Amino acid sequence: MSPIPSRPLRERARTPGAAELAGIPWLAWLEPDDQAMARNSIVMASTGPGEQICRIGRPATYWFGLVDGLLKMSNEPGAGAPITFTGVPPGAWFGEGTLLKREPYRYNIETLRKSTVAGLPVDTFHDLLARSIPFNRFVLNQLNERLGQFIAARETDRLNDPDTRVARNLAALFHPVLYPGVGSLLRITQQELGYLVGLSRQRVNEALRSLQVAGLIAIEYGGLRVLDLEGLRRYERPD
DNA sequence: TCATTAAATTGTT
DNA sequence: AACAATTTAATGA
Repeated sequence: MSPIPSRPLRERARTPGAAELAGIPWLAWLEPDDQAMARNSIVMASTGPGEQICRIGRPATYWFGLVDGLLKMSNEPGAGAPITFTGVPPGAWFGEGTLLKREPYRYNIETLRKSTVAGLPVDTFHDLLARSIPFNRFVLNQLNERLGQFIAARETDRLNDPDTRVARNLAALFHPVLYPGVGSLLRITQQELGYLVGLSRQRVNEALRSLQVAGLIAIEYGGLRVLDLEGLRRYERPD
């Protein structure tokens, strides 16, 4: 799967609609002045499947949020084994680590399907960080939760049982704090999940059905519903 | 709003 | 990887 070259996001940026702004969780927490500033500087862009949101080495210009769609975060696909670090469902905001250090991006973000992405310009990000306590609280919480995610991911990668890997990956995608936009219904096809977990679609299909039998999820057309998040986190293959 | 058709997704081999 | 079955989305009366 080769990424489709495309113009940088900033050249396709448009102003967000009211409904799109309403879906941004941290906006509501800001003081009125800060909230107005954020609203005015946020830009939106729509992308097709396979496009890149940011590339390794590019200067960091935005703090990104996924409004709708599905992304994956990975290392350079050219050099060495391609590693998908994590899937990114709607409601996620990411890149703050890079922005904080004013470094270039350290990973590629690619859309798995047609997606709508919001961007908060780096300058506004630092303004808010400098004076808004609620904003800091959100970012801090975000960092803390994600740290837990990566630790869990280290364990998941060592597992070789496909069913278990799918279960753990799903549990990560349904993380209620990091990804409030997901709710209990995750819109993801089995094909997309395969790309994310690194399994064939057939194997994902098989894994999902055993998870369904175990009562942890309900498979739906074009997505799935989580019935037992804790169970997914703990899932181990029954012998 | 309903019926028809195309496209996407899932289930099976 | 290919195929059939199923579900959704799009189209036009």
